[in-house]
Amino acid sequence: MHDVAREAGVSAQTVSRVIRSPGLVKEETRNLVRATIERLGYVPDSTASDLASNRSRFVAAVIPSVSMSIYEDAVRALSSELLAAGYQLLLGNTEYSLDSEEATIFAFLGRRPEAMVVVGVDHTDRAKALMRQSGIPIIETMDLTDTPIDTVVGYSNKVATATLTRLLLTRGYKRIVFVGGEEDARGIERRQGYLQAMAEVDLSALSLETGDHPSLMSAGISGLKKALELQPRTDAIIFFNDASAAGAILECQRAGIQVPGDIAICGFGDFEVAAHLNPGLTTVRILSHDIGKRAAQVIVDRLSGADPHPKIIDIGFEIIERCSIREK
Amino acid sequence: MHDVAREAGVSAQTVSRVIRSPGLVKEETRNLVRATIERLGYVPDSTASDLASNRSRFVAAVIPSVSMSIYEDAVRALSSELLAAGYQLLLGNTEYSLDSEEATIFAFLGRRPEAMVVVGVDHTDRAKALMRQSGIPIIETMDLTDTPIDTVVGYSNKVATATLTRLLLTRGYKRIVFVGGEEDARGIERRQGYLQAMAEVDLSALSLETGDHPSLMSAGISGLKKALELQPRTDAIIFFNDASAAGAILECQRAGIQVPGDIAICGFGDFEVAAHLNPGLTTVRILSHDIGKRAAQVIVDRLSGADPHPKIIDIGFEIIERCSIREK
DNA sequence: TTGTAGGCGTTATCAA
DNA sequence: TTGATAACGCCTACAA
Repeated sequence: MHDVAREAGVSAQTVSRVIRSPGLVKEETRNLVRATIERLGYVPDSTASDLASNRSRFVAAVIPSVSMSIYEDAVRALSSELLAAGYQLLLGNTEYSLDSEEATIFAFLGRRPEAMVVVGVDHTDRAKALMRQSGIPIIETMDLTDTPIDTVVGYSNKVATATLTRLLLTRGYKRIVFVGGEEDARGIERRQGYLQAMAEVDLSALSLETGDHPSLMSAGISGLKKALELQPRTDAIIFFNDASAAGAILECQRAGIQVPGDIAICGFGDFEVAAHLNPGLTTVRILSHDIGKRAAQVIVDRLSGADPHPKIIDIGFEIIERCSIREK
Repeated sequence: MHDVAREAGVSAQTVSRVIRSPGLVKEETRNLVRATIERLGYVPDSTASDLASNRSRFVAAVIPSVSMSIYEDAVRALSSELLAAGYQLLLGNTEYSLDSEEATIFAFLGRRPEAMVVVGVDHTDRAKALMRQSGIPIIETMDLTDTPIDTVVGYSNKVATATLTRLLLTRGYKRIVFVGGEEDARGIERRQGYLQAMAEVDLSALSLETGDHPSLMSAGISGLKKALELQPRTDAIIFFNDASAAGAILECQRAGIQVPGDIAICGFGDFEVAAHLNPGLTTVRILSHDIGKRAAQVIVDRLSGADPHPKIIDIGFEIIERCSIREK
């Protein structure tokens, strides 16, 4: 910046003003400075700017996996809304490990973000303490809780899966199996929803685990096989998500198992593939885009002083019925 | 930090040392300081640290879309390798626009990253100038060029698609259509590979565009319909990627079109779904994980002074033949 | 409209 | 092994 100032024959402060609040600088000076900036290829140092102004313009987001379809829309909405408000998104992966989440949260807090978005409501004690102490808005997403660290924007995995299960029950399915992972917090919630709905009607439940990667198509295939082996008369399976459900549907095509004639298949998430499968996949649509957008709004409003948002924001979900279960 | 120093009865410098180079501090003092840090919940301010030490420990990565499967493995490998080396990944989306890429690059350079990873070799002139001027290692990925800004780690989209096309030609296919987008630089390269291979054997080519989102399954469906309409005797289609190819295969199932009996279908990328479709999808496997890992190695070595890497690193590709094309 | 002084929280450097 | 001092590059506050 001093180079630019010297070259342009003005003070460093004037250069700073041309960048931050150009309106305060005489047009002539402003143009001269801008030309000099351009000529020298000067890029302002945000690090120094952050320190001096005590504003990082960072919003941190910590998600299990950047690549999961279900987070994709949320990240996109979050990112574009925040970008428009002048914030940069600091994105971190946790690969579905709470310890890794804690480490990422710690590292990110060191960058002094102005707000932080995390996925889920399940965190290590230290991670929770860190977030609480940070004093910045913390938005938990993709799930609900009565006791958010600060604000939660999401839907109930448990209620959603219970609702889906009840739909199957009203269609006369009785031997319904749930196939999911064992570790993922959202998977556990989904399982509980299933168990609850089965318990309500006094049906015996069968819940299978497919190991560490319940969101792979191959997990759907092995889950399907396992279910048919343990309970040959299984008439419906609810999978952890649409990827594993898609794996199962494609496996049924190969094995000559009719869906929904022989067995009903449901997923979770309403991924792109759900509508294109044969038969189309009955699933739970998560309004990821809305969650990301709403989270961004909460942040922007909070940081600008206003705070018209409740602490618990239920975005809801939709049951999307397609042909992978029988009609009424 | 001063709070910690005061509480522990040492100087700020000692606290700093406990964090940066604990070996230099007497064990007794170190433990005291650590306990105090823990008690106060102190999180070091990386912003100030960056400024003082002139090291950001940031590596910036600018990719078209965090959610594209093809980048997922690369980002994961990059991220984990860099994390292990003590760097943080600053991840940015460009949503496939070069202008947006330029803006992101500018903003990221302001954070003074120590290296930068970008996707592709096609950038605006200003983006190139910015990257060149920055003086940091710049790794272009997912494509190849003879004239990288600094270093390129990738594979040739053109050669890969030409190779795939030639495979179809050796199987006797003659009326081969390419279905892709129009804007994406990698899509353009792929199209050129196709056109070249067709020209080599003097066959007339038909290349279709499906608009802005060639990587959606629905683009595959519309591309398939368009191809059959414009050239009813089409015997093979190469799609922009595995998502659009998957859409086409599923549409063929519905329409009663036999694959590969009536038509052969190929994709690009070897996404998870490729192996599970019926029939399995013939495609080009991109070694994304290797690209991410190699990019990270180049960065780590460069930043540690060594530089044993060439400027052009071809990771190659593999043709994965499955049943969506006829056998020899 | 522009310039000057001081400080943001940390680390490098040198001294003790 | 520890501490004091001066940066790092910018912004806030105030002065001219």
